[in-house]
Amino acid sequence: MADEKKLVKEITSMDDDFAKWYTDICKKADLIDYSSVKGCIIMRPYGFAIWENIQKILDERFKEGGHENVYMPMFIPESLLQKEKDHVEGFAPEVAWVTHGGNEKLTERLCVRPTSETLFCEHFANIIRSYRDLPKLYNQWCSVVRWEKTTRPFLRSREFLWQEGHTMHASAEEAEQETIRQLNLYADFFENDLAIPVIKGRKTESDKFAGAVATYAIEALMHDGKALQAGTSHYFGDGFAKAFNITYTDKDNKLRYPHQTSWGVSTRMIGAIIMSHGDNEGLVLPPAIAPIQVVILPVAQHKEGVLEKANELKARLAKRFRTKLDDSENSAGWKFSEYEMKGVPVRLEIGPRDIEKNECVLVTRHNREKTVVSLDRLEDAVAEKLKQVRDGIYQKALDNCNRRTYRCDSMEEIKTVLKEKGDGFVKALWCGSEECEDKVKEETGVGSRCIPMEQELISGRCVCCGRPSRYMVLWAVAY
RNA sequence: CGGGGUGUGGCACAGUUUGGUAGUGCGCUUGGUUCGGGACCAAGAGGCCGCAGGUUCAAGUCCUGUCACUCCGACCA
Repeated sequence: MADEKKLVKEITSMDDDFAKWYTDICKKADLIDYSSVKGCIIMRPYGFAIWENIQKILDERFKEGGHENVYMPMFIPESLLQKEKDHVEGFAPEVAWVTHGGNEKLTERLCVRPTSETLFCEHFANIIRSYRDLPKLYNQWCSVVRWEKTTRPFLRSREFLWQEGHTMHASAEEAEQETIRQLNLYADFFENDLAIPVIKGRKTESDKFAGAVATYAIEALMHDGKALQAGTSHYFGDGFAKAFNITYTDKDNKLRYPHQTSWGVSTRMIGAIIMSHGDNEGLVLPPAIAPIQVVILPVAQHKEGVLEKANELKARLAKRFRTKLDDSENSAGWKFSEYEMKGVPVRLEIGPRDIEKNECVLVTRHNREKTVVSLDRLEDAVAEKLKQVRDGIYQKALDNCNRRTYRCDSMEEIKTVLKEKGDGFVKALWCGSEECEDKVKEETGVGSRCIPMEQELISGRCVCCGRPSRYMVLWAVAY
């Protein structure tokens, strides 16, 4: 640290205070601003552009899978919300209510949607009649409101943007397949596009979605060793269908209940990106969703021919990449730091010396590696560099995850390992009882994140009670 | 919801103990010199001190309330 000059003084070092570092990045990289309502953030153009890019990719993939977009109202009458017992109980503590229209008190208060299962169900009951109406594969992009007690930008805000898929199927098998299909879609998106390794798994009974038969999730490990639930996919069975009286006539002329799923990812993903890839210089964005993929920084731009050349390169690159040319009066050094803070994956430096040699300098954000490339093959070189950034940050995140994943056989071991090596994923066996699940959390501080799809330690004894184990569970401190 | 911390030009903060003309640095504007890792000089502009009450001749400062941000817990995507 001694001989390394700290370039970005404004950002708190992640080693000193990870939480402060996180909020510094959110503000300093121009992602958000705070509003005057607690927990409601303003997404600024740069932050919102990340969401738009995420949205675009996912929306295409949903549609490839046969899903259609719809839009449901944002208000849910109290009576409708209450139709499914577990569901209300799960969400009641955090719903916001509308009680007045103008000066008139409403006869029935309206809930601002915390999620839209009930609305979709009410609608499905109206439109599903026959097996020919199935499956229904719907998705909506919207915001939802959950009145959280403590809030953090992207990770937990009171209003947040997300997509919620809601599907209805003739058979349980088909619905279960859909649940897993969408979970896999999320996992692929995280790994390939966001460059974040994830663990796919099923939630324990106590942790599953209110009203679901089974909840699946992808869990990612952040840089500080805490886990983040990054996406969920639920299988509902026919529980909601029964509660909302959704039926269809099957081929054999029998009346049946359809089977249902829902799945969602939210702007929380942006939090995951920040905490997976960011460093002390600022944000590091995966190329797939970076609002600016290449930033062109002219050096000595007052000298003849530099800006002309920079503009020419911009015109060329803009055909293949999201490109920005910064020809502002700020010094080159200032610009270097600025775009590092904003996490732009590839920087292109072009100055008089380069122009003379028909070259430019490409710098990759995650490792600051500089490469001199010929302008003749610029487009390909940039494409290669973007690929290197994606692979580089994925490997970094994977290394962090592996380094922080521990196998433990006893409660004592969990405590010691976490103390000695820091927070992370703990793989330990569990008997399946809620009592043991609670006890592990109480004594060691780590809660169950999921039962991974890939079970590695099959047989053995529960880390808590010593009885024969049923599952290998992934435990961690969570966001 | 419990416990701590913080609200003062755009940003970071000092000033609050002991009430008495609102400050510093950065940024911003204009002009000039610079330009390959956050340049420099000069002259300017910009603040009902989070909000609402109260005490006082006088409140950024004291009192009451309230809102927001932030950190640590419990709950949650």
